[in-house]
Amino acid sequence: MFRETTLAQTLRADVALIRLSFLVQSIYAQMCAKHDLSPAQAQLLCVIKDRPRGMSELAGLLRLERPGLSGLVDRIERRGLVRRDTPVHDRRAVTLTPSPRGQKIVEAFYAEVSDRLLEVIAHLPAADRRQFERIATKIVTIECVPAVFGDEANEPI
Amino acid sequence: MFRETTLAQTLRADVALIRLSFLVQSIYAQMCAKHDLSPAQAQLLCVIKDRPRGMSELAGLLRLERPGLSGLVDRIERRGLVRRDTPVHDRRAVTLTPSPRGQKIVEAFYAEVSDRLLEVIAHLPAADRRQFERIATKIVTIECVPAVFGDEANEPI
DNA sequence: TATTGTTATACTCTATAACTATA
DNA sequence: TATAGTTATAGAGTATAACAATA
Repeated sequence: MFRETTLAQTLRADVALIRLSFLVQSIYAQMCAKHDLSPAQAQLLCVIKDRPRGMSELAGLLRLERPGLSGLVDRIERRGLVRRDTPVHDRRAVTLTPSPRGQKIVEAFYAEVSDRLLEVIAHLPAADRRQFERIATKIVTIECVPAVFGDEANEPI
Repeated sequence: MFRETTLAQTLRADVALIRLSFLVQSIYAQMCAKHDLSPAQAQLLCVIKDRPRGMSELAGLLRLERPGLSGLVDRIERRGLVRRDTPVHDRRAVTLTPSPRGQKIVEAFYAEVSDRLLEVIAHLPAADRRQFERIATKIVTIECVPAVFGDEANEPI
């Protein structure tokens, strides 16, 4: 391989990863602003959009301490986007479910983020897109990244 | 292509991008904590580590409003990690430079983030790593992502 | 007048420590 | 006692609007 010829043109993987992440965060933030959600609120809604979750489980998925999550839920509940429930079999616990309005908002948000991210790779040759999906899936699977975004139906087994 | 056979195993590009970003942010946050930097402070230091920048330029690169940047700089200056200077030719302006201690910290931080990110792809076959670098570089180049991380010497032309 | 940056204000986010209620 | 979650507190981050100084 003639590495010299590409050195100045191809970013090192670490730099590429950071910038890719910066790009995604930037798109995510734009869509949040458009739907009047903070990034934290949007992420919370995305995690509960397909099924309710308990507070501890959510804190783990979102990598938050539980008091921080409590506050986040307070604010988004005050806006009427989620509902706290107490399961009958354990009255210490709380499960979180999107309200009908929250569900509508998160679905619209999710769809637009997806669209915008797919645009990001739309200009690549189809072979590159497939390669990218394959390799990126490998990376996040090996690293056990929690399912903070995605459809239940389209998860790797 | 027999898409059906891989549908359940390969994530869609949008989902993969979000999770990759989540992974990177998570690693970034861990390294920040280790070096006692907030993510915003670390990013600021990374942007000025190779050369001083003006406040407006920084606000643009970091996608912050200027009052937010002023506060960020106040806090990090109070910790003695950066220095504000006024260039003689325009006394309205302010340039930001890491202090010697700030420079040492950001270089250590930068090196560890790089290492950890390179570990993330270290288990992939070499061909996958090269493909990933190539395609990710294309994406961030097409999308004009600002150089928030990287060496001056290793930028695409 | 336009530009650079800061101050004032308000809110969200998030951590640690201490607490309450249930198991 | 251990677990689930909340309250109290404090500080960081960030936005908008109003301001000051310089060009």
